[in-house]
Amino acid sequence: MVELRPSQALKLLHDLSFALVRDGETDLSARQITVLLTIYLEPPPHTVRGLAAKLGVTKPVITRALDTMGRLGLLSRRRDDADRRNVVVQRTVKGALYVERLGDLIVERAKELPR
Amino acid sequence: MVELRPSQALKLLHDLSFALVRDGETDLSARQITVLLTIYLEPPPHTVRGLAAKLGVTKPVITRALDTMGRLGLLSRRRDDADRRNVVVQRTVKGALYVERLGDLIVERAKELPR
DNA sequence: AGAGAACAATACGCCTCCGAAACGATCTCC
DNA sequence: GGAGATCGTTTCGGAGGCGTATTGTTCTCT
Repeated sequence: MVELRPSQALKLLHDLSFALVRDGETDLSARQITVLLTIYLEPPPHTVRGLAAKLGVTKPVITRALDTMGRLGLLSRRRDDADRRNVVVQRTVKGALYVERLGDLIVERAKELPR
Repeated sequence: MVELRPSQALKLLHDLSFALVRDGETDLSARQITVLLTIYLEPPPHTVRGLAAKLGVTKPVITRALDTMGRLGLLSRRRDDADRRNVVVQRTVKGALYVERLGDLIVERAKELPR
């Protein structure tokens, strides 16, 4: 439970998106960020099918998101040996660092919010 | 000053982007959200030139963002009568409601975060 | 073993966005 | 009044995302 007023919430969102745009190296969409955070916050394993169902989008959306973020090194894919139809999404060091940095960014911005 | 742990911050971002993706009606990019919140949170007047400089992007990016969000009714444009080269961005009722709803969404999600 | 289901990836046509450059309108200043 | 600066928009070629439909591979079940 975190107490937050609407004006603080909006300023926080503004500051965050502003920081992402300014230092804009990665340029991830809302969908991609959701996929990334789901993978790094929720317990594995994560499959394409499961992610698609969880987010309420089609499978190609997940495949493409994994393509893009895989290219950026934020995650990787591996065939499931138990059932070789499945693809298991794996975390990477680079992805973990990116997510960590993102969390710190929000914490910092939250600290500087007016009372 | 709002206290927030990194894990809480990440869960908040996850829940927010998840909600935006699930109810995905508008589908605004990070840049568009930044423009929208700048207009609604910072004191007017807002010009294309000023917004571009503030966000560190080129002017066409602002023009296109205003096109898209104008089409959605989230804001409107008006020629500046004092200097007719300038375009002044104006807030709309629909835009104000959208921003307000966004703030409430974050506050709600923040409330439900684990201690 | 063979038919059908399940899974991820790909093909296709469409749409939006991007940065750089060019453009038209308007103002400034001598 | 006229040259040059300033402002927002448009154009151009290119890149990437979207949803639907299809494909190739692998598993399941009798």
